Amino acid sequence: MDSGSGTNGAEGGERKLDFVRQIVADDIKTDKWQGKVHTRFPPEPNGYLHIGHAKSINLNYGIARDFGGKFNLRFDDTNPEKEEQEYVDSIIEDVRWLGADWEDRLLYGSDYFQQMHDWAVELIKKGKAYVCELDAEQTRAYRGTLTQPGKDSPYRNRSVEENLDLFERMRKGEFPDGAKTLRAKIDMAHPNLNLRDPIMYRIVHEHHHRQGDKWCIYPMYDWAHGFEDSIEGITHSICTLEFENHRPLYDWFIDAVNDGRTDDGSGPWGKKIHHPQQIEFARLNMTYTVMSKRKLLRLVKEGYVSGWDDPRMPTISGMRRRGYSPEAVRNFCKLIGVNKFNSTVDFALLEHCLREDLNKTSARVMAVLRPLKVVIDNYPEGQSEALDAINNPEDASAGTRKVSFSRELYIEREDFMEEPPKKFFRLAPGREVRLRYAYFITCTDVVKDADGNVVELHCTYDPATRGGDAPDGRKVKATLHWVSAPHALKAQVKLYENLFTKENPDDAEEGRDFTANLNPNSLETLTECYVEPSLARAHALDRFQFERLGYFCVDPDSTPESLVFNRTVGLRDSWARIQKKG
RNA sequence: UGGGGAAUAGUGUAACGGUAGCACGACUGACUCUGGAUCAGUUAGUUCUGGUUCGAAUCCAGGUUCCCCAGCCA
Repeated sequence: MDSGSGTNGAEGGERKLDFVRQIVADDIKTDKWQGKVHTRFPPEPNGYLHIGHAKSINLNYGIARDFGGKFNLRFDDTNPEKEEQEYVDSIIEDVRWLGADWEDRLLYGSDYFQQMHDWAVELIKKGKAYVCELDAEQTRAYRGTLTQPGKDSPYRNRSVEENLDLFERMRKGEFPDGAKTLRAKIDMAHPNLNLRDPIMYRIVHEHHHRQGDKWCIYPMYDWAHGFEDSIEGITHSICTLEFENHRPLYDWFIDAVNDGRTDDGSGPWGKKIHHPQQIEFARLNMTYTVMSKRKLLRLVKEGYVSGWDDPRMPTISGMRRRGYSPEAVRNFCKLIGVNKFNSTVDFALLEHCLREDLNKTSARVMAVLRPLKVVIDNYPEGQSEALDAINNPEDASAGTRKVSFSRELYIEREDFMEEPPKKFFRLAPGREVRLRYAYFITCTDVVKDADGNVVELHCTYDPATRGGDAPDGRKVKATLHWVSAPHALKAQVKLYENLFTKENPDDAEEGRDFTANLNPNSLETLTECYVEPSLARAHALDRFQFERLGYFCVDPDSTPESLVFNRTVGLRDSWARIQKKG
């Protein structure tokens, strides 16, 4: 992972640090953590990772790398009702694909359950926590509102002994789900609702994907998260904006544990625990897509897409299947920057990063998506020849290959017009164009079916233009891609458009939600495509540029007998813009 | 109406009291065996009102707008 440093904007050598890196740099300068930097990416395994997570991974891993620190991958698996091993597996694969290196630190918050439990007991003993028997609805009522203070739970002033006994019985499974909670005794009138005696533990009799049936009480995120970071020695706990309101609570919890503890470990409670610093940044939003796990889960569960890795999804697995490269994603993360206010990044910027990388790295190949048959009347029947083609004009080391030419070819249907408008430079009756790396051809005849549709073209070729250049120096205005009919391989090609028709999918009329803005044309499957035979040897996820069309990759479901390609992104198409303008 | 955050071209960001810059997009043009790529250029901005200062995007005061918080989710 060599891109993705925290610089962006102006060139010129001097680094411009994003605000998080600025804090880290300042902390190093002031020796706040003895020069140490330790970050982490803490996903909950309740869904697949998306491009917004890539921003966070890139930030956290990038900081650790840039400042010579460490980076942990830690699953925040405190809710067995939503978490599954499938998600754990996909997250590991995606983080690795993005290039972040956690070395041997693949960690799980649930592995700290015993320690968290012991700290909870400690808080009870210090009179800072109590077992509450209010049900969910009562708890809400007692909490008050944004403008009105809450009121104390009637269970707030139990004795330490009774709290200890009840909490232990909660742990042993004596009570049903929801019957009791352990709460922090803070302030029911606090203006920050998170501090109105927040729940630390709830009873959930559920099998945990990792801990099995060892526990039936599970820590709340607020209680668990700060301690996970503390235990791992995280110096900079980087998270998104919505947790800003929670920071005072994490601080309170750590301070509560540290109350009575000492730097040297003397005294009844022992040594103070590490108090990480939380820094919040704005999550990523992008045009024409949704980015919440809840909404993505709906798209999957309700069948709007084929799965989490549907190439139209903004998930890492979807983008990978679509043909995105990790380099492109990383460079995108670098360009968008980091800040503290909500913004929506133009999808075009991601596509720009994609094309920029793919242009440099993709082998060129010829494929015809919507074939139109061409017969070269003056080319000998039964003859064929192999012509030299450049694999990647951006990379001389990619070399050349041979492409077969013969009497019968396919060209792209839209490269021919019987009555061409002024700015149309491609093939038309009587007009001469170049077939890439082959010959100049001139259209002499148009064959139509009974309905008047063009079904075949007859052309002549100029043998002197072999390879694509005319010895007499004459020019043509267009170069077309083509495949030799007898040599070509048939393939299926899937074309993707934005999943939503609106920049902001949530902008739906009254009573409807984002699914109302799903793009009915987001997937088009072409089954009559022809590709050059070299593609028979391509492997899943191999990336190519189909000349003049765009970047494509081999779908994982593709087989040598039944080739399937996904269009990653089209080439910039100035002809399409001319057409649009009329 | 409580508390916590935040506002710079169409979009995303930089400028840390001293010429408001970069990228994407859009638009011109050049070049081209991909109407690709590349190159050159144009476009367009400090939320508002005051104040401090020789000088304010930056400091101060007040206003406006936007985001987050009332899960036994994270």
